[in-house]
Amino acid sequence: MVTKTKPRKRDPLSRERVFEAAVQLADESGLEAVTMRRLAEKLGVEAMSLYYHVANKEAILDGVVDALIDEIEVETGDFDAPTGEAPWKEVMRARILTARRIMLRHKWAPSALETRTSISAPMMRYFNSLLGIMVGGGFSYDLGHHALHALGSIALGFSQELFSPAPGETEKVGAEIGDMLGVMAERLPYLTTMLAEISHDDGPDATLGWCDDQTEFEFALDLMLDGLERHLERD
Amino acid sequence: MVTKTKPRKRDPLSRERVFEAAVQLADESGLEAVTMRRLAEKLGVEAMSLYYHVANKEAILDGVVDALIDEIEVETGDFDAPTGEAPWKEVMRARILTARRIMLRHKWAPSALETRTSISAPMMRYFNSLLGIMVGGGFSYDLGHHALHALGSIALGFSQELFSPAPGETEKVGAEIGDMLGVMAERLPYLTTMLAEISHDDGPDATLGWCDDQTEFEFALDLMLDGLERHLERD
DNA sequence: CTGTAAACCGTACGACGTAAGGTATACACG
DNA sequence: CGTGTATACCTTACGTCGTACGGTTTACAG
Repeated sequence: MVTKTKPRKRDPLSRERVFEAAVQLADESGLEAVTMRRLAEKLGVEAMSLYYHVANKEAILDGVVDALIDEIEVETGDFDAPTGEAPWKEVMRARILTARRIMLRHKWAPSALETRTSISAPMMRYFNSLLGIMVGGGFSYDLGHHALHALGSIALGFSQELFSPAPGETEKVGAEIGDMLGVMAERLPYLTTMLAEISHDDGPDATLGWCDDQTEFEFALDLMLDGLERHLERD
Repeated sequence: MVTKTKPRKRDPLSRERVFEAAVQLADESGLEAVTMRRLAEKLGVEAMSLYYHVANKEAILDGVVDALIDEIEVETGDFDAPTGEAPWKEVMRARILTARRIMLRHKWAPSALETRTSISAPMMRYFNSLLGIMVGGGFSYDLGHHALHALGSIALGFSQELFSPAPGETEKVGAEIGDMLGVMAERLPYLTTMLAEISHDDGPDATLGWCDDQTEFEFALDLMLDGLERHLERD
């Protein structure tokens, strides 16, 4: 008797497999490709079957961002591990840059996060860990609170770039700007000069959108962290 | 002869009236209520008639954010006006806080901006003006470039709050947290303590989402501006 | 062989954006 | 007056979306 788990015809899917497939689908084809029908197809199932495992599409997106957080925790190690004696700034920096690495492998992550209207338990654990690092470094809870707000999306590893061309359109925008340069020189003198001076060569390695490369992100991150440090020293 | 503009049966609509109506609709019922059909209804017209004045829905959203920028310019005065001799930090601060005032009257603005994939001419003029202020204050173009990136959405007057409950659900979230407090005390020690200490009383005047009140925004803004000032002094 | 619970499917509805083509109004020119 | 010709608006229809509702298949226990 092979009792218990006699192999089912096709082993049933599960919430986790649905989330996993959704992540894959988004990775391959973008977040807008994650529809119930396409997702079902990818899982060899009909759309309505997904509803047996998941309440609705929102729940899938919730699961997807939780998977994202899990991915971060795999990299950073247990969020609940006690803060060591390393200086808070390095630890924060490292943790956030790790988070960013995960965001960079999932270009859809910012958009997915933006659509969530509530903050899940894994998410809370992540922010709790950040706060823990700060408190461990001498922050008051009040300052920590301000810091979490001020960091905003930076805390999760991406500076929300306001206008990011669709994937593949980056070059088009570059060309556009090239075209405009002459036309707009007198209307937009500062921007024009800036573009000319820095020659804006982040180019195709711009990762989370136009010019949002690692350098820019770290500049912003350090601006925040240094600012917080000064607050810490001052009061 | 009353030549020229003899009154048409119903005077025709225009791009501008479409944008205007879209803004109103979003103000009243949220951005997701802005559909071609509902918008047309509001204008006393059929959905497909809108396409005579506008290429597609994207174009409407583009127009809507441009209207937003216009609203800012009305308040700040001409973006192209020469930078006075006032210190750059005050000027930047004032301009950004003005932008924020406009964002606060249109709660949908952040979401609308996030969906734009390219940066319109009015938008460019706005950023050009910010850059002008900085260059006028002694910034190198390189530093100005970094600054624009680092400011991100702050430059437009909102710190993109990652999780903002749907309008009207703010209290629900508050209650949830109240409920959880006991349960999660040991799992999320830092967050719990923080919530207890600051009693989180931004309450219902949280404007652009959970806790994103004026104080938090200005904290973040000043963190950035002070940081930039230090960069300016240092190199 | 039958019952029951778990897993999955078929059909259908109301929304959405918009392509394709039709209609109504206004004014110019003969 | 009749006839063009823009301009402005409408009708119908298609494909896609999320999902309500109810049915069917499967797995295993008795």
